[in-house]
Amino acid sequence: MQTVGFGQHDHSACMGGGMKAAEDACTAQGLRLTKGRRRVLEILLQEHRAMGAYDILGLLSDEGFASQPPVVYRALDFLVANGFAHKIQKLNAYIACAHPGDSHTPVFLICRSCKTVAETAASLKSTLGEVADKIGFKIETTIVEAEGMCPTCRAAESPA
Amino acid sequence: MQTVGFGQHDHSACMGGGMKAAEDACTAQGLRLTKGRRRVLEILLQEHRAMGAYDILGLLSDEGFASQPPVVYRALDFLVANGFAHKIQKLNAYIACAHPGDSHTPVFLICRSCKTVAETAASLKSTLGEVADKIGFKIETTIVEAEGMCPTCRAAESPA
DNA sequence: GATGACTTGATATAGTATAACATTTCCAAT
DNA sequence: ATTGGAAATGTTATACTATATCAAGTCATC
Ligand SMILES: [Zn+2]
Ligand SMILES: [Zn+2]
Ligand SMILES: [Zn+2]
Ligand SMILES: [Zn+2]
Repeated sequence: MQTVGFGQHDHSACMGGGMKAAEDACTAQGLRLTKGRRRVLEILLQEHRAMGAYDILGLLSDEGFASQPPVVYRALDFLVANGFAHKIQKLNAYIACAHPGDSHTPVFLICRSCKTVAETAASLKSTLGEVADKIGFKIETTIVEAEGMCPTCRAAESPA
Repeated sequence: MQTVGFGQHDHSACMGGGMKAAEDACTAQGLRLTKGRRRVLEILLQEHRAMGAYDILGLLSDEGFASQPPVVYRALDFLVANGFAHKIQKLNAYIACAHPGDSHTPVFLICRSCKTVAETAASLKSTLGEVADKIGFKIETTIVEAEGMCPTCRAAESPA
């Protein structure tokens, strides 16, 4: 019910689940969910939308945190690196993960009009069109960018 | 042979084909491939790699074009809008289309080490992993972002 | 309580992209 | 050939996004 992001969902469950998943993962992996990192994740879960780094920074600053960009970028880097949040490249914006705990390749549906972003699970990429149809989202353009290591660089890295 | 972007290919064919496809498309659709637009496309085809807007602007400027950002961004907007080039969101960079003339959803393989970008045709998204395997590219992360219109905005737009 | 790894504070700067408005060019209709 | 409008370009300024760098503090462990 809350997987899709458009339409109704139990938002408090959303938030609680996101925080708990992050806490558990940090405990399990010895990561430190410090005050600033925690607060940024809370904000992203609460707002439940893609937010620019400077939007978040504004909120932090209002709450007494320091107001320099590194404050928010460091927290975002941590959250993204550990899968608690994702960066929406097309919007230069960040959003809390909607499937915390799962290891997954996120797939986003982005409304070009209202900028609402829905994260869908991507177990089967071939079903992207079907998922969109089902919820009434009309896809106009899709970007797919896979990052990794090319043959040349792999060879250079492992000189066998 | 030249579809993949890693490894050898007939680069002059690459360039000629890209320019011809753009010229034909412009003629057919009444678009104007003006001097600046043409030159930017030539540069992208020639270099055959993802280039930042300011990299391109530097070259243009050396050739006597004006050196203000709008010069290059306007040309890039035109080329991207008409499918002659693509933006690689992950790199904030631009690359000439490797499949000009075809209507297609581009799929990019980006080396995180050398930043080389290969564009593969994406008729079947489910084969992305297979394509990568075949050419020896090791995918580490994938981003998929579909842009379009959400149900709410569609309803607001067509008030039936 | 010293060591070292990690985190935060703080200043500065780099990198990417667009707004706004004046001017010119192009093309077509008169 | 004029003229009128659309499209493209010139130009200045500014907005937005992100990182480099180094100093200082925190935390766990020895
Ligand atoms: Zn996710
Ligand atoms: Zn919308
Ligand atoms: Zn293409
Ligand atoms: Zn490489």
